[in-house]
Amino acid sequence: MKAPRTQPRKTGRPLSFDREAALEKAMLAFWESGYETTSISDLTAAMGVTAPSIYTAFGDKKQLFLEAMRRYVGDAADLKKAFVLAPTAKEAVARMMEDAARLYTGDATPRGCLLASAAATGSKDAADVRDAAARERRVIRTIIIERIESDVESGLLPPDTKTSVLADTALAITHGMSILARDGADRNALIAIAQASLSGWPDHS
Amino acid sequence: MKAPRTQPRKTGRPLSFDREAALEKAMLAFWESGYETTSISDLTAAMGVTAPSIYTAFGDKKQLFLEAMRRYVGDAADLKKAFVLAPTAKEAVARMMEDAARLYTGDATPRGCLLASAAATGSKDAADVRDAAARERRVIRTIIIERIESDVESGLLPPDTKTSVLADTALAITHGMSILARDGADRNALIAIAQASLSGWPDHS
DNA sequence: CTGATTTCATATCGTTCGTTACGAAACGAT
DNA sequence: ATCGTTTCGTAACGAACGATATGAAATCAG
Repeated sequence: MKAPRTQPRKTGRPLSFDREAALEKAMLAFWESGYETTSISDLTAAMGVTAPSIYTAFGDKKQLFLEAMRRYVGDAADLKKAFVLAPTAKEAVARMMEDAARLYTGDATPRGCLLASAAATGSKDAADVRDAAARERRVIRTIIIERIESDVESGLLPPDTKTSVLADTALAITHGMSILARDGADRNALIAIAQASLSGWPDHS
Repeated sequence: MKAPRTQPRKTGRPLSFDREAALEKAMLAFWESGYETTSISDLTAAMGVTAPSIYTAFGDKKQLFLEAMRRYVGDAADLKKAFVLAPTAKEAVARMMEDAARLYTGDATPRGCLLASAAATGSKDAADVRDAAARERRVIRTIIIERIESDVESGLLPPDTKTSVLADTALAITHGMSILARDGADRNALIAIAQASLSGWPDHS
């Protein structure tokens, strides 16, 4: 498990392929078929790159997946900012769910959520990869909880608000939408679910 | 892919192991690690049965999983009956969710839902197994929708009730609870989510 | 132009995968 | 007791897995 090369070297033969584009294709392959159930052979076909080139550019399969997952989730600071800037916690969650509904039903991407499906299960050999995915999910959960707590402190939400229950319900809906999307639910159905699930929120207006 | 033997033969050497007990162990193994990511070697270890015996008793890996899945979901008629006998659709869904919360956090079983995780993703070779799991999920969905429609027709729910949205929201919550259970959420947290998600339901009382 | 460095394409490596031949062993039937 | 039938344990099958060894090709520094 050698360290992959993230920034280009000054000397030596240059990469013959677009590293970012190849990573994007790898992400889509993992998104479609999962971590363990996407083979190196699948990846070489999807990325248009030979196996040794994958290993020199990304390390090994595990590191490639982790990098693809980081690319999928994006920067957590962006999500954090969106939650802080939203007028209310409820509206922030609503936007997150609607973004998810769109993401899970995109025409150019696999259905559902990479974070919810690609490493949801697997062998013991891949336990660390599942843990990494769980860690990403936990980061999102923390961002949601903190925004809800903020609304409680500022009086936008009642003092007896069950912050973790509210956040976990939003997470459950979002993760559940991933499975429904894989089962064929269309975008409007997912958005309707998101809206319906928010009707139970305490409202400050 | 020979046909497995479901009922014992009158003649020939008898099975040296308990077929039902072995199937139970196989179910637990698939539940824990997923369909494709549970190897025959894993299954022989879990079931205490050699590979050739698995093949003579169950057919092949695919048939073994399908049989294990049928054992996991149980008889759809039982779920149907529970939904019909419940006083309201809302109460039926509440009980389903609380049963799920208990099932997903059992001490003697893996966390989460076999139906939601074991065949949620995978290679193209296993597409038919995922379809079979999706079919089981669809059966549950139909049962929920039919009970909601029944309440609308009998006046227990308002005529403009969005039956499919209500059902899909319940399914999303239940499936989402599976992922949260895998991430370590405890039983009370899941039950709280179930109850919170039902607060948005139109109530007839 | 030479040498150091890095990636290239080709051809594998050893391991594990799902699955099955094979002959011996254990049963019911006659 | 013998036969037909079925499962047994042992051993191994071809295929696919993740990952590399190898030497030629391509770049930069001097």
